[in-house]
Amino acid sequence: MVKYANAMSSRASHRGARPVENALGRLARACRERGLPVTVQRRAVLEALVPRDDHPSADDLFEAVSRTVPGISRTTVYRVLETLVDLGLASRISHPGGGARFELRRGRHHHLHCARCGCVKDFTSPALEALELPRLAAHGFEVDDWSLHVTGLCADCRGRSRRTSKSRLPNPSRSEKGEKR
Amino acid sequence: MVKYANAMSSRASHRGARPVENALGRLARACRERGLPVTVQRRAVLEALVPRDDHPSADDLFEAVSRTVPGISRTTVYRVLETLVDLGLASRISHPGGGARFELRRGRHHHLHCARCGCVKDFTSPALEALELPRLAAHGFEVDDWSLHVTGLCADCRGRSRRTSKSRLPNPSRSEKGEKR
DNA sequence: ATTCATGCAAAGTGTTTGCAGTATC
DNA sequence: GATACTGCAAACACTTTGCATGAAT
Repeated sequence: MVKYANAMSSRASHRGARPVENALGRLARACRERGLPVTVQRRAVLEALVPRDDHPSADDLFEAVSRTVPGISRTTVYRVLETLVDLGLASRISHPGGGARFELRRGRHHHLHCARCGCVKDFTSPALEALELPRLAAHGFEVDDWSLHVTGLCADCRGRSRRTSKSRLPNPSRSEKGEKR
Repeated sequence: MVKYANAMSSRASHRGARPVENALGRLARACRERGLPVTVQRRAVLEALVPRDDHPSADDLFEAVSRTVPGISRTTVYRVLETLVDLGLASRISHPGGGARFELRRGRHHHLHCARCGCVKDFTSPALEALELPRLAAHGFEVDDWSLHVTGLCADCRGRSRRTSKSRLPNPSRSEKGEKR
């Protein structure tokens, strides 16, 4: 499923090295501007977020970061993530059911949300890029950003059974009783 | 699509009577189809949801419904809401930070999400209605529904101070006080 | 040296689950 | 009368907070 362009060296430490550098550079700059210390934890969380395209939860990131910074606490990951969002380096994305998810802040992109497995995939669209938002000024709203949210079935789930497994409804059986009252 | 002519009586008890009836009718039908009992709680929760356009949380609805069905439990409200979503009568909408929000299922509409106060306003757009989604098939995705999510500042918040009050960042050099909670 | 971040533990939210009793069909 | 729902309490998952210590500038 996840398929990396294999143009770079295949050494794990190289894959995505440039994006990581860029991100860390932006972090350093942002922190300096605000007078915030650049801590190992902040660097590590950001570094863990960069290569991911699966919108990890705070806990996912905690787990990942724990490998680089063994003693890090969950609390810190939460706090760092909030800071990164505040600094504009990351985004907290909506994810109905379960907790918050995060992603590195990139250019405009949209979300495909699978109703079955709950995964979220990104997609971009030059066509949509040109989309002119309706006169939201009429609503008195000051637009900061926007994106498209698409729900449906991801490729994987499309292949699998049609029956949704998470519904708590009983059997939608043919119990079509005749009307009584 | 959902356009109410103001042709009805202005008595409070009448306002929105038709939509409520419609919704209850759909509930009865949906339940009958699935062989589910139409309980007072299900009717009450749906009835409480119909007139609202503020995307109430489960707890908001619990409070509202408690007035009509005094003994109802929070648990039941949660369960009923899930059922309503499963039945296609309501939607659970993403709401980063805080819990899930719900809305009556209507035609396509989009969300204005205020970054300051967290409120969510709906808007519709015939122009967007005609929007052709990019070839998502390329992603193997089967589209069920889609909507636009716009973030920014709502009319109310635009009027107020520019400083965001929820940031946990220290002073961005110049401390601009005057913000409470 | 100052200021802010970190880690820990504990407290908070929001939501789900097991079970006995009960309403609806 | 059978089935599924309701209410209660407890369990759960996720996130935040208070405080003492430790690190970055």
